[in-house]
Amino acid sequence: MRLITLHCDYIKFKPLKKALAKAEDLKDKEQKEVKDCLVVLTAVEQGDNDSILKQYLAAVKKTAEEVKARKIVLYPYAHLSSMLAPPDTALEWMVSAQHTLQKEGYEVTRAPFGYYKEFELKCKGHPLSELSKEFRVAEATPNAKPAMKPGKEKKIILDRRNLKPNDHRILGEDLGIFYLSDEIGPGLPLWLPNGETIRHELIEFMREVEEKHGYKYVSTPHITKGTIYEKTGHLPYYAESMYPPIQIEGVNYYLKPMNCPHHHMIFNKIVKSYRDLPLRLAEPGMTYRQELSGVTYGLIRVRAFTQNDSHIYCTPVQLKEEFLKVINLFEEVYKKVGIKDYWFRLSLPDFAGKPDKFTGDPKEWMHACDEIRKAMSASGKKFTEEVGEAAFYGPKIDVQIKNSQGKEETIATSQVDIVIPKRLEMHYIDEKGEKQYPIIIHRAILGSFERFVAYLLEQTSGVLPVWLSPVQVRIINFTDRNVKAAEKVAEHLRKELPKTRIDTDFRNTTVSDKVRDAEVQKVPYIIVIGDKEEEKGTLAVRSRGKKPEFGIKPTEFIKELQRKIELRE
RNA sequence: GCCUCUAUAGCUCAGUGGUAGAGUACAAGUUUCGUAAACUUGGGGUCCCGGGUUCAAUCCCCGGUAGAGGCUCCA
Repeated sequence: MRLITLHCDYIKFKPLKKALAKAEDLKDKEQKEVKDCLVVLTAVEQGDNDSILKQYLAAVKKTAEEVKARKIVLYPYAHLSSMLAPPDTALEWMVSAQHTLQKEGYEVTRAPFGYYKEFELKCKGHPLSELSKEFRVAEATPNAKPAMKPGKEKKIILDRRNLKPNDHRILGEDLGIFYLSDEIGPGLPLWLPNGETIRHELIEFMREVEEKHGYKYVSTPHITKGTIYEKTGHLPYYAESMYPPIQIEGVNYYLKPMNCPHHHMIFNKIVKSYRDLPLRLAEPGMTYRQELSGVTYGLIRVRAFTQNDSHIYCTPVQLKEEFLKVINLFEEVYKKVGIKDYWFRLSLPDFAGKPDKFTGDPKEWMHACDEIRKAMSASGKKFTEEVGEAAFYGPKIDVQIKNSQGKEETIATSQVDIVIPKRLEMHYIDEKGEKQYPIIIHRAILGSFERFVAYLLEQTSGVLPVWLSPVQVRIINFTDRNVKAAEKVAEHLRKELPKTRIDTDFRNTTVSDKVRDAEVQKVPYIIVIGDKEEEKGTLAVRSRGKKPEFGIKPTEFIKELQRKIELRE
């Protein structure tokens, strides 16, 4: 749909003869005049739908309000488009628009449809008096897929034949971590209760650690106007992996494929001076990327994922130290969560081979690359170098890991950005009172929680540290005689350890069977209550994968468990 | 997105041109056992979806969807 709005002192028009066989019948063919009105020249186009009509009406109303016009003249004007809708449809639309606007309290005149008309108007000529707009239906997908019949949810087949036993897709299924539903869509994982427990523990853990290291937590919306991505320069690089925009009142909004611009706007709001730096903003931010359908894969490549994201804004002098702190943070965190096999990769630009991929001043690139290299040497960590793997806005360190099939992949990243601050006019005032651009470190220690949990499962085969285990203690009765005593033990432990995840298995089956189940589920502590325990008031505790220990005093067990969970051992 | 392979019970899988089975899980009953699988019985399937061939399709053919491996891309 296309339109031109003209704020006029008057318009006069008179139908002369039919231009279309299907022109509407008219009783009154006299000249009409409307004074002080908003004339809306309109062309309805092929494929226009309700959403387009809504946008059209919203735009007309907005303009009418802005110019304070109470009278509106809807004037069909076919010459605006070469892809006109069929006349029947177009007329229907014009009438519908007229009724809607009348209901809203406007005095609406509709010029006859399908006639050659003589007309005369006087446009007021102020800045808002002439506007044009165009509304388009989102591009129809060329190979549109036939709609599935509604019915039973189609299950997603996990073909285990080619997968290793520690593949996170198998563990994810067996341990109740996540689920991919065809009804929800490929690459859109649903976290099951056990998985969400792990994810939540990781988020909490990161927040604790990061706040300890001076990060400030923020929270930002999932959509944003597209203009910001034009400014940052992301659009040309990212358009393909971004979801198509949602149009609201004629403005394009995108699901965010990264959290950066949101954080940068917070920087612009709160940073004034070099004294405010470094500023470290952090957020477990959910992002959306339209990955190719052939590449989505378990929790490792998905279309909606939560980044353990942070942006560190600093001065060029602070860069090396801040970067070093990030590198050290990787080690601190990975040790706690149980990731052992990983290494660093310094990803550099390739100005000779792919100059188009990297933007900005080569001198600043060199400075950034040098500072990172120095930071890496200072850290004492081993790293490889890869030319051409840098981001478009700066060099980066990637944390590399091998998946269950031995293939190298990136789990996390820390990127230096020397380009975006200029594009978004981010600055601070330095010691000399001069405006300076900050350097940004984009870093995600855990990468995304989705991918991280996947690799965590693969590296540990599901044997997680106690603090991350979805079920930490399972209490089993030895015979039916012991159910009540076992319940009491559960109650007691829950009271003493309110944040601990304790469950019970009182099924009518053998102890071995229930122990086996708990072992398969990788429960760290299995407590069996039988006649002996009931009599002595002790616990039979079986630590994951070990032989049971008998005669443990509850107080001892509680103390030990509390320590392990608090210290995240 | 492209190439190859795959889709049968909640899960893991057999099987057949004449509409289906096992193990496990689930439910009921029996059993009351000292640390990785007790016994019996039962319910449970539009054999992924749409079309074609055929007297007849879960099986053969075509198309779609989803998954796996690879390419490419990424956290």
